[in-house]
Amino acid sequence: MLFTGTHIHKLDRKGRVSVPKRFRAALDQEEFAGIYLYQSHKESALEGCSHSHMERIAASLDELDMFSDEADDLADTILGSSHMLPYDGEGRIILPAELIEFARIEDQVAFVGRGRTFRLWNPDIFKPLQEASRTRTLNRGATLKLKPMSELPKGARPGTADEEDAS
Amino acid sequence: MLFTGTHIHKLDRKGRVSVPKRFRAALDQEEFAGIYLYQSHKESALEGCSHSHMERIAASLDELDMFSDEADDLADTILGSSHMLPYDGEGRIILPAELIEFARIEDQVAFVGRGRTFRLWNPDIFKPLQEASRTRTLNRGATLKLKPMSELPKGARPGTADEEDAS
DNA sequence: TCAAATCCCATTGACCCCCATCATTTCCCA
DNA sequence: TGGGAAATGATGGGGGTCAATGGGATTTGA
Repeated sequence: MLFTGTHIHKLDRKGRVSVPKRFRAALDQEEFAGIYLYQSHKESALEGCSHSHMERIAASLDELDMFSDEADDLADTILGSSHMLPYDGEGRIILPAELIEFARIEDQVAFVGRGRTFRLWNPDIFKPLQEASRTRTLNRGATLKLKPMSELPKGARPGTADEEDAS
Repeated sequence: MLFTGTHIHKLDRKGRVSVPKRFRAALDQEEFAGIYLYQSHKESALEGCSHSHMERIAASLDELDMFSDEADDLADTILGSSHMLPYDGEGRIILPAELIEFARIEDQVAFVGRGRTFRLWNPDIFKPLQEASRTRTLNRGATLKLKPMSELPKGARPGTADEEDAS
């Protein structure tokens, strides 16, 4: 359950696009056969995630004070603007016109893995941004502090695939 | 069981409106075939929820001091003004005139998902408010701290669909 | 008895199922 | 190791189905 890599697919005349096989494989345990998309806050892109990730967002919002302004805003922005998109028989989704317009997508869609989530871009917009972000990372000499293997959920570690996650 | 997305439907001359298929699907386990609506105390909107969620609200009110002003007010506001609205054969409800007037609804109704609950709006009123929400969220740099997967109800996690929820 | 609610059926257009084709990759074996 | 066959994923498109809608007919209840 990990989204990796960049996959460019075609948007057809009916507004359909194939979800990359690798991404569908990452989701094959989900009860809902499809993906969720919503408009990114910061980028001209679409945020993508699984049903269970969306459940997690809803559960987290539930915990904020029911009447807090911040929870309200997040609910409107994420839950209210999200689209639940089931696959067709061939593993495609229909990209709603609203989202195509927001992300300025034309005839191609880039699926970009971000671990637990992913993003959809117009490839022509994403490419220069990716270059820029690579350059910044190199200049900064950024390093990532890895979590110890023992803190990962079982099933994410080799040789633990069939065990129950007791965490 | 998750309400997501914004669905705009027509209010017909008989005061009927179709409940979005996705919302009905989220409720198909409920004993009561319909929805509950009550006036929002913050917004010019209607709060919507399932029968079991209404039970949950009633149970929460029970826990407040029975004679406190707050419990009184909440009971009047929510339980006193709530409407139990059954579907007709086509999955529509009749919007009571009182609620139409309160939410200043005209010929269209926006069903806006908020996770465990949803809201009904006049789309012309909701749209600019949602834009404002998005802007505030961006400015605030708001990030949502996600609950750990292990604290979610079973059934909301992949691979647990058939298990009993022991929580 | 009248008004409102419910039932029933018709229409329509978007979506989904199905199949056919094409492009890659994988596999197998010489 | 190269070539060819088979499997699989991506793409294109036709047509049937169903959700959303509109309105008439029947029932209910005050």
